[in-house]
Amino acid sequence: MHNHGLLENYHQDNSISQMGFYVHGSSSSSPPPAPNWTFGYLQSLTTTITDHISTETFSSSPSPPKHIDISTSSHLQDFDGPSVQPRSSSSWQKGGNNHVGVGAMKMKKVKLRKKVREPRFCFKTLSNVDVLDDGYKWRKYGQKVVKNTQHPRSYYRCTQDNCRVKKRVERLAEDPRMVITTYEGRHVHSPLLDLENSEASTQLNNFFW
DNA sequence: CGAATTTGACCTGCGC
DNA sequence: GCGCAGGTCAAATTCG
Repeated sequence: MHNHGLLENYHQDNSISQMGFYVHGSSSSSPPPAPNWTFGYLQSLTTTITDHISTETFSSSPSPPKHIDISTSSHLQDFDGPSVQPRSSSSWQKGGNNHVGVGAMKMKKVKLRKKVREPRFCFKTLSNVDVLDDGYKWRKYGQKVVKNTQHPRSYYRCTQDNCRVKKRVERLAEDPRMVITTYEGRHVHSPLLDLENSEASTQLNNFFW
């Protein structure tokens, strides 16, 4: 409801220069913003947050915002505020240790290219399962206990070749029934849904990434 | 037995 | 420079 405008805006002009939140309660008669989120657990969506984070690459404006604008949802500041710090591209590519050929391959050389931060999109869902069925196939690659929260954050990567989309899943500290899912990046393929559902898949893909 | 998950180590960036 | 926190890797383990 409230956020249709924002989502459409994001979809249409791709100038991912800010993020916004919007909340639609379960009492809302309006459908969730994503046309095909009627499948899977996303049906249980009760609160949605969009998180459109600029990147130096996406935004060629002279002074891209350094932080997310979370002014419209103060209670979420604690969630994503600290987690949007820029990361180097080197960490993107190889992250932590290399156990293979450790000595010679210890990370070092990859020059810091201009950081490319992928667009992000996050939303909050009332659900008792952590991993929402969004039509894509994910592989978990890490889990981390985040400070001041009792629930670990899980890290997933799209299993599709050449697709570097990631997502983080964690539970809201204040309300463990709420799952915060943060997507990062754009899929280079359609959702891995049943092919007969391809129309829906396309819609979802268009909406999302 | 291959795929997926778990988990500890390690890396990077940031604040002090 | 150091320590902390978040993020990622990959060997080990579990699962289907």
